[in-house]
Order: sequence, then C-alpha cells, then structure tokens
Amino acid sequence: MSQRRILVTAALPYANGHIHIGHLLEYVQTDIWVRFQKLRGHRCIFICADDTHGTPIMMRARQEGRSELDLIAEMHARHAQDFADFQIEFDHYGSTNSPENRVVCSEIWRALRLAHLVVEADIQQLFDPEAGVFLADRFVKGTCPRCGAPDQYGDNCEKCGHTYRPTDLIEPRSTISGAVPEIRRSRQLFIRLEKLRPFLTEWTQSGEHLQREVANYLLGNFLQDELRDWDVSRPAPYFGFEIPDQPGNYWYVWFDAPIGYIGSTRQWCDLHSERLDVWWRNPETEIHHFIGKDITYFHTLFWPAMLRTAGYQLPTRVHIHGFLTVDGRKMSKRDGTFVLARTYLEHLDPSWFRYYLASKLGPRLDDLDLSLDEFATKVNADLVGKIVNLASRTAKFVEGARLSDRYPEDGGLFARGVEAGAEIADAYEQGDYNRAMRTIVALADAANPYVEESRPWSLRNDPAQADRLRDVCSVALNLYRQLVVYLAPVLPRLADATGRLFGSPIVSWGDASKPLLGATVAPFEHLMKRVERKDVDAMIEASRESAPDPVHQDDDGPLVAEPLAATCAIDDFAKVDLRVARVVAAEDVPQAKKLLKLTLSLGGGQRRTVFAGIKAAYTPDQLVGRLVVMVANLAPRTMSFGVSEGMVVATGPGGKDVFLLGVDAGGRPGQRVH
RNA sequence: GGCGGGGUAGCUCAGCGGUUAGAGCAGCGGCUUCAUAAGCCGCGUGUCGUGGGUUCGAUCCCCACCCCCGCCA
Repeated sequence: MSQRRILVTAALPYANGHIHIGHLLEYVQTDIWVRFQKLRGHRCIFICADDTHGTPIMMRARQEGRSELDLIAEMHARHAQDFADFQIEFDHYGSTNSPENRVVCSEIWRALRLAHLVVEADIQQLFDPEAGVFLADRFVKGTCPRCGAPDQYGDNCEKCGHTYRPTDLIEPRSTISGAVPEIRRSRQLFIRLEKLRPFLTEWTQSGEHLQREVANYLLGNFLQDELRDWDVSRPAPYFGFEIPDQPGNYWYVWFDAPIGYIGSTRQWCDLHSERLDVWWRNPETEIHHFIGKDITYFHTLFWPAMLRTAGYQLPTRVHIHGFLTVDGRKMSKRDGTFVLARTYLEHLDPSWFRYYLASKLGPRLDDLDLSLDEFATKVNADLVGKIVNLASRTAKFVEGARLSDRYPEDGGLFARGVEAGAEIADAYEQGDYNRAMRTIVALADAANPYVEESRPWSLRNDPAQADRLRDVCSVALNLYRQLVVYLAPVLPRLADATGRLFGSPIVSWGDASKPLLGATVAPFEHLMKRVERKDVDAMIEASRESAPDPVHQDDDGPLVAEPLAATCAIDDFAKVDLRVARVVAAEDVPQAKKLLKLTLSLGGGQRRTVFAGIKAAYTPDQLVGRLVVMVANLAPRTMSFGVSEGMVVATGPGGKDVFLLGVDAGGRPGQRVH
C-alpha cells in the first residue's frame, strides 16, 4: 500500500456562537476519518479554522460593546477547547481573519478578474437607517407577501415555503434596531458563474467527487439552467477584508470562508516548513472536504469555480452529511435537546458520543438521530458489555505477569479478526462507519463465548493450570486489543489506555494483525464507565430553556432582535445612577425630527434638562406631571439645541413604538432605582 | 409542483435475482458468577408499503399507485 498524501477539512464554524452537538457530528465524523488515515500510515493533515467575518459578527460585537477582534479571539479559544475536549485533533486550527488568508483571497480575486469573471451591478437592498448597515436576509423580518404569515425572514417563508427577496416583505423591520428599513441602491461585484457551467457540470457529474444523490441534485436544480451571478461584495460597514481594487467594499463572508481552508493550510505550512503548492497545487494530493448538506452549493459550485480559476487543485471528494436530530426531532432549546458541547462535557464522556455517532454514520447524507435511549443502551451493550468487558474480565488474572510467548490456539478467532480488518478498513474509507462498528462488534460477540467456555476464573484456582490460564487470558486480551486497534479512530482515549495496559502503544492499523506476545500486563485501570440515564437527563435538563408563560404567550421577537448582553457585575450596574424624576415641563424642538425637550425635577429644586427621542410617541402635554426614570449621572452632552443633562429610560424598537418606564404609586422624585 | 431518498420482526437497521429473510436492542426461559448488575445458551408463523408484470424462481428487476422524509441559491 503506497502512502497517500491527504488534506482533510471540516467546515469552518462560525465565530458567532458556541459549538453544539450538531456541529460535533461533522467534526467527529471528520476526525475519525483523519485518524483512520493516519493509523493506516498515510500522510494526512486535518485543517480547520474559525469563520470570522460578516454582519452577524459585527452586530454581535457592537451589542456586546467590544471589538470584533476581541469577540473572535474569545470564540476561537472556546471553540478550540471544545474540540480538544471532544478529542478532535486538528493539525492546524486557524482563522479566516488572518494575513495569510487575506493574501490568498487577493490572489484568487486577481485570477477571477483576469478571467473576466467579475462583473458589477447595482442592486436594491434594505438598509437599516438606525444601525447604519445594509441588512442581510436574515436581519429582516416581515409579513410573507404570499400567505400573509407574520414574522418571516427576508429570504423565505417558513409557513408556505415561498421564496422572495427581502424587499418583497410586507411591513419589513430590521431585527437589529427594529427600524423600518429603507431601500437603497448599492453597486456590488458578482462572479459570473455561468461561464463555468460546462466545467461544473463535467466536474460534478464525473468521478467520485460527490455522492450520487448530490450530483443528481446539482444537475437537477442548478446546472440545468443558467447559473445566476454570485454576489460577492458587501458595502461598508462590514467586518471582513476590504477588496483591494474596490475600496469601501468588502468580500462577502462566503467568499473568504472556504478560502480559509487554504489560508489555514498556509499557516500550517509556515509553521512546519512545508510548501503550500505541495498540498494545494499538486494532483497527487487528495483533498477531502467534510461539510453539512446546508452548505452544499457553496462547496460544489462556487468553491470549485474559484479553485479552478485560480489554478488550485480541485477537491478529490466532498463528503456531505445530514443534520443531527435528537429523539427524532430537530434540536430545540425548549426541549433541552440543543446541547452545547460544553454542557455535554459537564455531564457525559465524549467517547460515548463519538462511538454512538460512528455506530450510526453512513456514507450518505441522511439525517442522524441521537435517540437518548439508544445512546445509553448501545454504548453500554457494545462498548462496556462486550468490548471493554473482554479486558476487564481477564486482565486481573494476569496482572503484573507476562502474556504467553507464543500465541495459543484460539479456534481461529484472531485470524478471523485479521481477516475482517480489510472490510473494516474499507468501511472506514467509504465513510460507512456503522458498517465498521457492526463488524467490530460481531468480532467481540465471537470473543466472549471463548472466555465463557475457557472459564479462566476456574483455572486460576488450580496451580497446575497456570499455563493454561495465561494462554486463555493472552487470547482474550489479544482479541480485545485487536478490536481496540480497529476502534482507535473512534476511541483514541481507549486506544491510549489499552496501550498503557500492555506497555505498548497502538500506533498503526497493522497492530491488529500481530498478537502481542510476552508483554507485561500493567495493573488494570477502569477503561470505560457505563452511561447512566440520570446523567443524560441532567444534561437535557441543563440545556432546557424555561417554557413560555402559559398565560402570556410572549414571542421571542425582542430577544431575537436584541440578544441578552454579557454578564456584568453588580458594581457595573451601580455605576449607573437611575433616579425617579417628575416631568415639570415638556416642549417640542421644532428643528429636530425626534426630540422633545424635557425639564425634570429630582425634588428639592434640583432640575435637569433632557432631550429625549420620543416625539413620535408622546406629546408634551401627555408628559407634564408624570414620573419617569432617568439616568442622572450621565455625562452632559451638548446638542445643537442645548445641553442634555441625562436621559430618560424607555423601551421599544423606536419610532412610534417607544414606551417610557413609569413608577408605581408611592415612588418619589429623587429616589434611586436599585 | 420538481428532484432525490426511503417504506423488511415491538424498536433501530442489514440484506438487494436463488437454498427454510438476518443482526442488535427490547421481551421470555435457562446457565454462569471472572467482569463496571457484565457474560453465555435457547426462544421470531414477519402479507419484506399496495397492485400488476418479467422469470424456473423476486424483498431484491420493470410498471403503476399509496405513505413517510429531505432538498429546491
């Protein structure tokens, strides 16, 4: 078997959120494949990175009052820790916001320009006048123009499935500020994919680049008709890379994200004195992308088009998987099935999850169901009951002693395991992990009766049978070790522990075909715990978000529009001096569109002048005499109409929908709000 | 609507032209007691979605239909 050179990627997780078990399906799947290839002795590197650009990152950073760089640095560290704790081992985990990535983006961009694939066009887009940003589809909500369902996103209606443009929405609202968006024109840059349609048709339909159903899907849905131009620029403000030959415009996050595969490889190359071209411009290198079905066309149309144009090697294969469901349903925060990686780790062993996924994963893009009952029974029955049990029921009989120097007669069990190795390897190679697991468990099913019939627990009572006892245990432990070699891509921790048990680490697939002879057996350490249903339940409970109030059916619109801020300390809160104040005078500011001038009394002759943006919601005479809450220690601010000495607090999305906070009966001007 | 995938034992699934259709889990009975209440043995008359067709022979091929699921920038 000649050594292959293989570059593997998993999709770059977005730096806007934490890793959850749905993400982990992909990283575990990929990590297993990579570990398998390495175990087989191939040269294989696993490259990934955080995907850091785009409007959601920008908005979130803004809401949290920090820089984008600060946000993505924190997420990078958290992601890396979550992955490491799930035993997902990258050769390099970079960031799309790196100098290396910018260089590769520029280079690919130049190639696209040279190939005359970049065109300009004016488009109409919704713009949030309050936040000052153009609104991506998912930042606009409104009423579906076809079926009238309220509260639908800007791209399609969840109720009737109709797709439309955000400008088609009835009564659109920005989910960022709640403002009514304006339609603005912007000049943007597009990639003319249509020119590459013959190439893409050929590439997607030939060889083993894609799963058959994916190739059919592309042919039926996209490649049949003229390909639309792909909008790859975004006007400022945008968190990303500015386009060198188009100042004030940025590459759309989906342009630089896949390029991150190359950018991150480049960082790895610099760290390891490797040449990028060996990995990305060499037909002898295999490139494998693992992705979820939701981002299929980015990786099977746009990405090959970019690679082709810039002279990079095309993917050998794009491995596409389905989504993770829990107990047959979409992950849901309310059901507690939207489980963060961190929450899982607080309750359960990551090895269990890796094994469960492996036992269910196949080469196709079906969704994978995490049935919580099955999770517990499968792990307990297969791993603990059958496989690990082979060691735990025999190792202590030979603790501190040596295994036989010649492999004893075992009725052909070990040889059968060697033979099965080829099929197991083939299954791993194909991504048919469930077949691999079934084959491995079947070997364990054959090994346990051997122990049963050989009765080592009886043999140890008779000193004359010492050799026989050692032989029986040598067989059982070698069969166990053989299985662990086959499981090593899935259960690296178990492989490590097994290596320690025999003082001989598992380093290659070939370790499964040679019995370990004469090795000294170390004191037995527990290899794997059973899954306790109560721990699973506790994890679900910890993930559950409280059910909505049964009487007040409040929707999640406000929280979606403005997610909760980061935790602050009580001292932070105390810095803001909120006071009850009485409005003693209120007058219109004719030159201002939004403002009223309020005179507030804090009692005892203390007066403050405050300009409040509530003109659309209140008339002056509605306000005079009432109590409001004001920020009393806000630094005064000079406005063109005078100095504002604080602010009144209010809620609501803005415009006419502004609601002042009141004070229940008994509150008095000057009292502090605690 | 179009395209794709699927409908096999109570549950999860394997098998995909050929001997009486399989495995795991669950259930029942027994054995064992080395092991983390683990293990071993035994127990399945299932219209292989429905109706036609091809064939010596169909769960497996062909046609029609029914039902589920996914996708449709």
